[in-house]
Amino acid sequence: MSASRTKAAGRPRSAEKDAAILQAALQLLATQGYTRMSLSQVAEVARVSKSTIHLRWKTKADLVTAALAAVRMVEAPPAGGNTRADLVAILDDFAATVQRVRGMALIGTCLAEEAHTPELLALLRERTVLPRRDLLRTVLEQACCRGEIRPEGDLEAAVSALLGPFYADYMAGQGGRAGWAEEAVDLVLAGLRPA
Amino acid sequence: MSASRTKAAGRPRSAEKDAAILQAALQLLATQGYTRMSLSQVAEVARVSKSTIHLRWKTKADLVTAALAAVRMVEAPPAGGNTRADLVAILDDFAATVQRVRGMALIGTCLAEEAHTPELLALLRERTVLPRRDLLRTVLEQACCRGEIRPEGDLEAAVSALLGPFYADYMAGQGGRAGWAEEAVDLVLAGLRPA
Amino acid sequence: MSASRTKAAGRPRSAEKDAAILQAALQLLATQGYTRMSLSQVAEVARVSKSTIHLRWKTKADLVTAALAAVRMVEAPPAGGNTRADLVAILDDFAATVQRVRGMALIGTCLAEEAHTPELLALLRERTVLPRRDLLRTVLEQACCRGEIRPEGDLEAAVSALLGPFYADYMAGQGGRAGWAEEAVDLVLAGLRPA
Amino acid sequence: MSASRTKAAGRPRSAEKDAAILQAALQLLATQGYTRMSLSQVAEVARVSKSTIHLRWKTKADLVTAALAAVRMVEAPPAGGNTRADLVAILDDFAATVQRVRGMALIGTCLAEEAHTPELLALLRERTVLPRRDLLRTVLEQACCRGEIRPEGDLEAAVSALLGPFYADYMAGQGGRAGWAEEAVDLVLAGLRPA
DNA sequence: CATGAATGAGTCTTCATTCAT
DNA sequence: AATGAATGAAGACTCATTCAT
Repeated sequence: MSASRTKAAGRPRSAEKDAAILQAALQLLATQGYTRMSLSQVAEVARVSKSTIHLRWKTKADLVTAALAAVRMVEAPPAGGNTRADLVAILDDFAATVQRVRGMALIGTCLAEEAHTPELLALLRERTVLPRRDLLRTVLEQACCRGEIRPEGDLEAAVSALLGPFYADYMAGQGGRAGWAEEAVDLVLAGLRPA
Repeated sequence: MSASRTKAAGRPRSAEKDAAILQAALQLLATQGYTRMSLSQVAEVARVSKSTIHLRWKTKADLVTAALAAVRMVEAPPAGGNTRADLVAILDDFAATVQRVRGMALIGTCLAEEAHTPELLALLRERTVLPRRDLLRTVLEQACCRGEIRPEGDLEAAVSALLGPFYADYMAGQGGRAGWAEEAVDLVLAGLRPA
Repeated sequence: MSASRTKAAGRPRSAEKDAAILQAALQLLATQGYTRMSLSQVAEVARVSKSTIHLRWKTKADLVTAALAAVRMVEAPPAGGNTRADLVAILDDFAATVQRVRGMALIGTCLAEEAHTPELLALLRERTVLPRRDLLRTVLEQACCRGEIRPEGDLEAAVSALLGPFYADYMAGQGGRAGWAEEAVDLVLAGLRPA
Repeated sequence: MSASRTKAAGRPRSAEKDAAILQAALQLLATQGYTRMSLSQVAEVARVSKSTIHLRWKTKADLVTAALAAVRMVEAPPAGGNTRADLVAILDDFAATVQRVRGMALIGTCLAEEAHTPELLALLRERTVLPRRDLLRTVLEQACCRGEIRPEGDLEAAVSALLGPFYADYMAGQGGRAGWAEEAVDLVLAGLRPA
């Protein structure tokens, strides 16, 4: 009885190909959008045959879903106990990540496909949006405990006020406006300052 | 040059068809997205033949561009001189419009196609985003004049702080959160309250 | 108002292409069978693009159905009033037709597809099998009236006895056995001879 | 030649798998037809991997051929010495067998593939059609010896007259017409009654 | 031996676009 | 002007077969 008791029969599936396919899919999803992205392109970019993709994921939607599910939140910026600095760090990291992975195009695809393939937006939320919001909320809760801000009924509005300007700026064509994070944080902290 | 003659020869193009096509295109753009929307669908919805579309716009991109260009901001909510109420009215109208025309899907399509057809996002900005921001900025400037808020270098950040929560909420899956407009306005006004 | 009141707008559909496609489909159906036959082949044989086929028939099954529906019974051999000669003539014509159009392969395809696409066998029956049986039954009924054969409850069994040997011979590998028609007719007439 | 050694080296091939594969192939051949039947399906039904099939038969055609070759005539109904009863018994058994194994679909497949893979029809003939005809012919010969029917040149026509109505009925959509066997036998015996 | 991975060819179908009427 | 026919390119997906474990 070797250690490989559960070893699967036959040739094992190549982990490199798994990764290459998912990465290619994610990249093409951001650059082409869901509908325009073709499995041929994915196969070509991943240096793999189309059938190899179909062997792993039954349909295009399955593949894209898997690619989005594989997206992992980058590790949270370390919290230092300084409310303002911590919030700014999280927001800056957010902006940097979005830019790095062509995030707005990816978001756009998920929004555009919401009626047709709602899983996409759902996954994006679960994997990237909500975890980031959790980080921000945690910092705010601590600030609350320390009496730095007024205890509000819930902090959702504050979180949206922190992240929102990023989207609004992008829509206005002012994508990477310098100092946006600081301004957003200052506005929220000022608005919530204890009486 | 006969092209400059006041009256074109032959049968004039039907204006009704122009409108029907553009409207159908816009609707399908929102419900299907750019790539998924087909000219056959547009033709069917507009009760027109595919060739009639091509007669007016050379390519699919041209048609979609024209459809977006035809989008007009709905009339602004009347300003009443009460800063808080005016801002809330504008934001509520914004949210209502987005919901009515499946705006987030339309925005998603334009974001998704940004790399391929940047005109789409540019037009959306010009026709809908910037006009709305102008309304908000005007109200803020008046409030500034009346000394209700601190004069900032520019008010862009404030405008983004007003609109942003809408986007952030949508991304978080809290699309129509009640009272979002009031909360955003109050936060901004509190943050900008004169010392 | 011209005579062409109901003239369809636009370019008229080419009747030659209609015919070429249907004929190609029928030929390939007989030589390749339903599943093996591809629309590419049909397009190639008919000297037409694949899309031209899809313009007329939505799916492969639709095309094949139309092709089978277009099969027309060859005109009946003239009845001369001589029962034996008339029956033999019909059977000989039957055998000749089957051979000419690779009928057994066509029949085979319809039988093989019965579970999947029952319309095929149904059409084959309606267009070729049943009309031929009607001819035979009519001749038998006249013979009955003239007292040449015993009046049976119904003549279906007799008709099957006339046609059956053809199929049985084919299955035995004795496809075109000479004199099969005469033998079958003689057997039936002898079996039904009035007491 | 080591190939002629009584015992092959290495693990022997599983006989159960052989049987399971052939049976699955035969079943799917009848239900799906040759072209539609896929090796994946066979593998799945036989609870075996695709490669295990290819290990035994090089191609799909080989497998199907082997499956048909494995078909054995079920044992003949016991002959009791009564010509009419014996013939009817054979025909009834024939009809029952065809129905049990979806025989007409199988026959259809072999007919449809005749141009492409003539071995199929050849095997079907050799294994099922001709043995059955032999049974019938033997009974007829004995009847001949006993003087119950006229001695004909050969009895092939009579055999086809016995089996034929079954096929003809099926083609007419009267598949299992009650009493067909008796009627066919009576007709033939009447037609061949000694003068 | 037996298995699962990997692949290239091929399937039906859809689409944006150009032609003929 | 307006329509419907015609088409080439491309898309997702399936399959028989060969390879590596």
